[in-house]
Amino acid sequence: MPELPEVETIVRALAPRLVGRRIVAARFTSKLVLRGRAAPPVAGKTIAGVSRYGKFIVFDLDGDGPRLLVHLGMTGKLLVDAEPTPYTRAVFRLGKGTLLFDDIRQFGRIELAGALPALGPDPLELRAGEFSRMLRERRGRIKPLLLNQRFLRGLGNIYADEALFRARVHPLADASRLGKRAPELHRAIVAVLRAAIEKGGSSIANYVDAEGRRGSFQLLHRVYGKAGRPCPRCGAAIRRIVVAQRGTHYCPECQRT
DNA sequence: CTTAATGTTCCCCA
DNA sequence: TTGGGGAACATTAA
Repeated sequence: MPELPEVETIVRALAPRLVGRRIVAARFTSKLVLRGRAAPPVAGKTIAGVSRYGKFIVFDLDGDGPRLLVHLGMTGKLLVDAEPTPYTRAVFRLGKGTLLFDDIRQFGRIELAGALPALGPDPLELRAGEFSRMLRERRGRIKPLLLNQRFLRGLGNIYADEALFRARVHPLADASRLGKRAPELHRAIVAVLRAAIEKGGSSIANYVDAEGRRGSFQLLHRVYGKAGRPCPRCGAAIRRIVVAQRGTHYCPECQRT
């Protein structure tokens, strides 16, 4: 469910409701969320901050200790003051209210970490020149690279396709040979992410924010999920191929390798 | 029954 | 060492 805009939307909803609140007790109702690790001892800690790191939601806890990292995987949700469901995998009882982690497919995970994982820069904090330089020293195709979190943190399948369309770059184009389209791709990435955040993210099937609200950016998708429909720019049929095992949508006329 | 789904990781091969 | 391809993980919906 969650790429950068969705996670950002969730964090913005969580922060004002959780910062300063104490975790009275934590219960993990599926071992899969913990990925084989012990349950993080967070009871008694106060939430000092909530932020986003790529697609991770980061909870700063009081003291200087490790932080709680939540990755939503494909269908994870963090919900404030919601009723448990059959897919509730963790429950944080707070001084006032509760925080639930729901996850149908259970690709999500929760862990206590002393350090953040080593990921690439956040696209919203990156300058075009730096992005172009990063591309030049890479081999391979652009789409898998945009999905690689160690290259850039936060982009996922929807926004990679949408940004490539806006920059007129074919998903199989050589990353190192975009030339002047490299800064254009950077601009497209930033524009699409900002627009999506403004709309509260894209709700395709599962995504809702911490208060259960759906986003509306899916209404503005130009190629993602539009196979066979006319390109909004030139009218050619949008094509769907598989790249890096992900459905990849693009206009065969507008987007060049 | 088959396919695809907003993600990541691991393994094998070149 | 890097990148590509495929499988795996777990579950639902079309």
